[in-house]
Amino acid sequence: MSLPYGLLGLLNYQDSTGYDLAKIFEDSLNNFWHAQSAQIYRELDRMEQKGWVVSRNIVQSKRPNKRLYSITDKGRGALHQWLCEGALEFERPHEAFLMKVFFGANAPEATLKLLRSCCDMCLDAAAEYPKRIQANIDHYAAVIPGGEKNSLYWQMTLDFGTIHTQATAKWAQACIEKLEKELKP
Amino acid sequence: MSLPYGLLGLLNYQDSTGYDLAKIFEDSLNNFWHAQSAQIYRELDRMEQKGWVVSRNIVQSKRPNKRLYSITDKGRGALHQWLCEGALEFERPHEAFLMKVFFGANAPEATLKLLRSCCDMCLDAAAEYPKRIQANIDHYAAVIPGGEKNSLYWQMTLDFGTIHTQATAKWAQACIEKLEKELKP
DNA sequence: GTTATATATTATACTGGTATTATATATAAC
DNA sequence: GTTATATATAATACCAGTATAATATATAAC
Repeated sequence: MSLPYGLLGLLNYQDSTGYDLAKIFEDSLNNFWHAQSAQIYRELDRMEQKGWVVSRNIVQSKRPNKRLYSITDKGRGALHQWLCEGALEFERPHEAFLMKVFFGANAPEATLKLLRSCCDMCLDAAAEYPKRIQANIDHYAAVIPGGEKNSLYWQMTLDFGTIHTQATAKWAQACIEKLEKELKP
Repeated sequence: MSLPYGLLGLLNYQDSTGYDLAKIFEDSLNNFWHAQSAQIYRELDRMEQKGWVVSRNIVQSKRPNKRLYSITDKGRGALHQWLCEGALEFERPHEAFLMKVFFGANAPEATLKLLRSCCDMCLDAAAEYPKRIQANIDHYAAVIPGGEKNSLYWQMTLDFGTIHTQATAKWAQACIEKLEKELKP
């Protein structure tokens, strides 16, 4: 379970509300770990019960009141331990579209269409995402206290996404060629 | 939800018990979609309620009795519709280790270690997995009725895993070099 | 002789992710 | 003037995935 550590990591940059965290997540971690705002609020509750964060209510006049969370020493300890401990384990891939490819022999034309659309989407994404995400990295590097020294690491996660998207496009292209050869000989 | 379609796809090859399906899953689909046997039995129940499959009890003397499932016409229809319909959607990546990389500035040495271990594991996997999986593909292509015409598609899913594992190794290597440059100047 | 593995299914309980909705107000866009 | 968007949080309910264990027997390995 990485969500609480993601939240700890963000709170370690600066105090934030659940709303703030949901927005930052959307701009950054979301590229490799999705979290709904409802999930974030639920998790913040749990983290406060564990003593990893504390919160205080902030009364506002022109906006709804908000609850500002701060990381505690205990939370910083948990974050550091998580970062330093434990063997690397990969998530099992869960690729719904590979399930369709696997059974593609039942519908070769549909599979070809699927692969073409996969290729197109990946090429688009590989051209667009990095720009947008790079902009986010530069933004947060400037905005967050001590942000500059993080951008090297943020960049790595961006690169990961980019090369995998490119690899998928290349793979789909190769599959398309093989399939086309099979289908009209 | 791809699990029921995965099961339909396998039952479309041949009648099977939940136990059979769990084993075949382990050897094949498992590379991109994991399913526990408990989940498979639960799903088969639901599919029978929907009329996608029918089952009959087979009494055995030297083994526990078993329940053999067969796909119905309705099930074949559902499989075909799933294969042909719908826009391509990628799963959101869920990479716990990228979460650690993202917050790596808090523990640069640990991150370096993580990346090294990532690189090693991927190189090992890229060397070993394809052999084992290729053996499975050849096995099932021979064993399953009409298996030969499927192996092209099965191969594609194997290739997908292989190129992504290689891409990850290459990425990790590049990250390691950047980090080493940063850490001992 | 004992242990591990293979066969075959089922039950239970938990947790994380998702979907949806409700509330309330200020500002910007049309 | 109305609609959409941004701010800010919370409640509810469902479903899928995970962990674990129970049951029962046959064979292979040590």
